[in-house]
Amino acid sequence: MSINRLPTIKEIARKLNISTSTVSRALHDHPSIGWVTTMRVKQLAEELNYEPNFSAISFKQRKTFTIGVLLPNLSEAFFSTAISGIEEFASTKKYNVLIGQSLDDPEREVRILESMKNHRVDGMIVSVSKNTTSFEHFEQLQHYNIPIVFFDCIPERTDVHYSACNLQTGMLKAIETLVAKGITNIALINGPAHLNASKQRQQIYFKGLKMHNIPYDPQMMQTTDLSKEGNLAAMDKLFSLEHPPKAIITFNDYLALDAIVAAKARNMVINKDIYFISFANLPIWSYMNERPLASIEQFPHLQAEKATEILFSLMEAEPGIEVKKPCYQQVIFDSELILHSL
Amino acid sequence: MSINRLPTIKEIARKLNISTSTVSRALHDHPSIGWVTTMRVKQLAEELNYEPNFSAISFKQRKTFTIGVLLPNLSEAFFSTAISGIEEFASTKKYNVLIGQSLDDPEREVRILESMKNHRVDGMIVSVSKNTTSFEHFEQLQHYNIPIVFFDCIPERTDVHYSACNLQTGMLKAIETLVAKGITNIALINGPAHLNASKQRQQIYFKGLKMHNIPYDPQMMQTTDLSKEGNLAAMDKLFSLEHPPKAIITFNDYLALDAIVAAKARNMVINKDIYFISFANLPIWSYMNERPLASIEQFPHLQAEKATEILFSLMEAEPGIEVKKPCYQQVIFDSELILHSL
DNA sequence: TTGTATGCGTTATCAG
DNA sequence: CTGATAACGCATACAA
Repeated sequence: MSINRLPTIKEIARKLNISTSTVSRALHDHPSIGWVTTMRVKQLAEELNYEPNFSAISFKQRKTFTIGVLLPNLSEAFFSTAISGIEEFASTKKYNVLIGQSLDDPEREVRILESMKNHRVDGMIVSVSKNTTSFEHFEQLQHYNIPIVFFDCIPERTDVHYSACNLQTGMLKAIETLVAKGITNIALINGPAHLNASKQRQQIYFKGLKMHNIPYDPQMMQTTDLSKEGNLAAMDKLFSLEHPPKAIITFNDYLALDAIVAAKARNMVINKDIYFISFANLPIWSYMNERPLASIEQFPHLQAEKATEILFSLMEAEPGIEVKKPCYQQVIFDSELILHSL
Repeated sequence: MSINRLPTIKEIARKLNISTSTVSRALHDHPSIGWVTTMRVKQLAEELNYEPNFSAISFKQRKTFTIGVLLPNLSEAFFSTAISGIEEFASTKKYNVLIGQSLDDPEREVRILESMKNHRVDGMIVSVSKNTTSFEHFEQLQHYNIPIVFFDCIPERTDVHYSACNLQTGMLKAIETLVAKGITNIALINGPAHLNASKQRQQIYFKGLKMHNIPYDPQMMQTTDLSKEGNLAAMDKLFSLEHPPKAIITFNDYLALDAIVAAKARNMVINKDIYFISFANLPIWSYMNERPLASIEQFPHLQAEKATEILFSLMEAEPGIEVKKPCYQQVIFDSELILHSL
C-alpha cells in the first residue's frame, strides 16, 4: 500500500479546525501563537508524519537551499575529494548539493550552468573546464544574483570570488630542493599552452630558473595534450636531447605516472638517474615504489571548504543591502612541497 | 547592474497582450495555437531570455526532475566513478543529480534520506552504508512512491530493485588461477564480520577451497576493521603462522596496499614469494610496480549505469497503472578476474 | 484558436 | 492571539 499525497498544513488545519496560517506559524514557533495551539499542531504534525514540502517553499521563497557544483570531472580524485568536502560543509548548513560535470567540454558547461540557473540554485561553486575560453555563461548567472565562487580552476579575471592555490610557493621550493641536490638541468613537461594552469607553471618555472641563475633552454620545456601518447612523446623529446634532464617537473600526477613508466623503459632508476616532481592529484604515492621525489600539494579539501565558506557568506548576505564597492573574496592557499620519504 | 526577477510567462503575455495560457501552450508547441502566435511568443521569449522556472514547475507537477544519489563516500574512487556515470546518464535525460554521502554513518544516512524525501526527488540510487542494519528509512520512501534502486551495497532482501555485482565468478576464478600455479595455501583477509560484503567473500572462499579439495584452516582467514593498524595486524597473524600463506585474497584494494607494504617489510618479493589478489577499487594498479597478481573487477561504472537505467524505467512507468504483482528489477553483473600483466 | 479560472503548499500582510 | 486572503509561476480543464 502506498500513499500518494504527503500531508500538508492544510490537512492539519482542517483536522484541527484552525487556519493554515496558524498551523504554519505554530510549526515555526512563532511567538504570537498560544502554547496550547502550538503543541496541538506539533503533535498532529508528528502523528501524520508531516514534512514541509520543499518544492512549495522553494517556489514561494525563491530560494532552493541548494547549491550547484560544477566540476570538470567527478571521477578524478582531486575533484571527488573536493566535492566530498563541499557536501560535508553544505550538509551542516542544511543545504543540498546538485552536481554537474563538464567533462572539460565547454558546451556541456554552458548547458549545465543553464540547467542550474533554471533550477534556481542559491549559489554555485565552479571549477572551470580546461577548454573554456569565454566567460559569458558565468556572467549570466551573476546577472541573476546567483553568486558564483570559483575554485581551483579559476578564470583570469579580478572581478570574481575564488578560492585557489598559489603554485609558486611549492614550485619554487621544488626547484630550490633540486638545486640543493646539485641538479640544474631541470625540465618542465607542461600541459596545453592555452591553459591558465600551464601558463602559471611556465612563468614560475622561468622565475625559479632565474633565481638560481640557471639559463633557460627552450628544449627543456615540452608540452603535452595530457594523453598517454602525448606524454610519452614529450619524454621522448627530452631524452633525445644531447643533455637530457636530470629532473622533470610534470604538469600533474597522471602525467608523472606515464613519465615514470617512460623513464623505466629507458632503464633509468627513479630517484637516482632521474628525479620527478609533480603536482598532486593522487593520494596514494606513498604506496608506490617508484614515485616522484616530491609533490606540490594543492589541498583540494581546503580549497573546496573555503570556497563553500565564501559562497555561504555571499548567500547569507542580505540581498537588499546593495554593496557600494563590490569586494571580491579571493583566498589563495600556498601550495606546499611534500617530500616523499623514499 | 543586476536583474532580480527572471522573466515569466506572465510578462511575455502582458507584452504581447495575450493570456498566460496561450503563452504557456505556445512554448510547448501545443497544436491548437496558431503558428503566428507561437512564433511571436517564442521570439519574445528568446529576446527576454526567458527560462521556465523550475521551482514552479516542480511544485505544480509534483515532479522535480531530480534524482538523489546516496553513497557512503564520494571521495572513494569506486563511488566517484559510479557517480560520474550516473550524472552522465541522468544529464542525457535532462535530470539533475542531488548527492549525499553517509560516510558510513547510519544516522547521516537517515538524515540525508529525509532531506531527499522533503526535496521530493523523483527517485533514488542508494549504496547502503556499511554500518546500516535497519531498513525502515528506506521503506518510508517506498511508501511515498519514491522508487529506490540499490547499487553495489544492497540490503539483504528480495523485495528491492538493485544492480549489483556477483563476486563469485571473479573470486572462484581467482582461486582457480592460484591453484593452477600450484598454490594451495591461500589466505583471506576479510573485512568486518558483520558486513554483507564480508559474509559473501567468506562463503565464496569456503566454496572455492572445497572445489579444489583444499582443507579450510581457520587461521588462514583473518579479519580487519580496515584501518591501517588492523590491516597490518592481520598480516602479522598470517605471517606468524607455522605455514604462512603463499597467496592472500584481500577484502579490497586499500587493504591490499597495506598488505603489500607489510609483505615488503618482511623482505618478501611480491608476485614471487607472495601473491595477492584483491577486489578492485583503484584504477591505477597498472602504474604500480608491486601490485596484486590480479584484481576482481566489479565494474562500478556498469553497475551505476544499470541502476540509473532501472530507476528511469521505474520513474517513467505510468504511476496510475498499479502493478498487480510488483516485480523487482534485479541485475547482477558477473565480476571478472583481471590479471595484471607483470 | 484563444481566454478565464483554478489550484499546487506555503508564507506574509493585513485585519480582527 | 488568530483568521482571511493574496501571492509565488505555471499548466490545464473548461468556456467561448
